[in-house]
Amino acid sequence: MVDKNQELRDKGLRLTPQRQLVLQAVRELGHATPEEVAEKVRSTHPGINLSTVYRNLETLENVGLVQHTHLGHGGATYHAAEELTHLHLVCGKCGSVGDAPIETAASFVNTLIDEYGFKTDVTHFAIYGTCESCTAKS
Amino acid sequence: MVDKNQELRDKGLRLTPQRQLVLQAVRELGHATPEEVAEKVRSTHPGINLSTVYRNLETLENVGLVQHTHLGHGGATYHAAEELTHLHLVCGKCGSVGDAPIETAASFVNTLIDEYGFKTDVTHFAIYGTCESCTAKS
DNA sequence: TTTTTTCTGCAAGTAATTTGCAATTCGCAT
DNA sequence: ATGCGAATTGCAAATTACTTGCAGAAAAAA
Repeated sequence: MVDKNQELRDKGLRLTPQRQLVLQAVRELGHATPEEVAEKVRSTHPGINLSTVYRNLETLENVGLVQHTHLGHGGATYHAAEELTHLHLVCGKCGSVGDAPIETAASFVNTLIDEYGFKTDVTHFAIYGTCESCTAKS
Repeated sequence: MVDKNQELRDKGLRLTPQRQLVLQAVRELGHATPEEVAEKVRSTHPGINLSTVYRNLETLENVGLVQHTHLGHGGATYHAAEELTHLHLVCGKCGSVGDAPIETAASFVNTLIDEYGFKTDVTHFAIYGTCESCTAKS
């Protein structure tokens, strides 16, 4: 447990229960909106304020422990930095978020660099479309 | 001018000056947030209400004349349907939006269908990263 | 024209996120 | 252990971006 403490301390952050809970929630949830993170945290610690969740997500992002993306509509979704090993396949119908390995996009990403000088940020890579089950339904 | 009139009429829409101005603004701007569209429209017709702009963007999207994507942060950005023949390369640094032909992604898109059953919506395809000039600056 | 129906402007309403500030809590230095 | 100063929290109000209800204005149909 000293490890996990150090992880935050090393970044110059204080170790508050709220902070730890937010980070833990993001890690457990995989993908989550601030609202979902708050809900998760509250399932064990009801008193935690929403703005504390927002502030911690921002702080944790600043030190590189989590990141956010804009998948589909309005809300940002957060994930732990370690989790950024896949692409997000966002379904516009049902809102689900599927995963695919980053390598799937490797040659595409290379083409963009070579031909357009554009360096794709794979950690922000969100692909919009329709998932398999929604396609089947229609 | 009868042509442009028909274009809206054929979709079952009324031909109001506001509507025409919104559509024209989207076409001229290429990529734009509702706010930017409103600003453009107001540069020639100051009295137009922001909610009219929002409503028309929605209406025009319903009939397929414009489309929106979520590039980067909060706001949606709209473009004319005719413009949807390229991918959007969104620079996270400077906010610029570059273009690349859709074919660039063709094999990537096919892989996603074949292996994950995920049908990418290329019209919504926004790729996040850093553009050439911002890369050069840093 | 007159009628019908859609559209617009305005004001109020939401939803999501941010901010100001006082009170609390953490971590370092006694 | 204890105290101090800075970081952090909770709360309420503020902001931002967008939506909605409604009455009157303006298209299109009759």
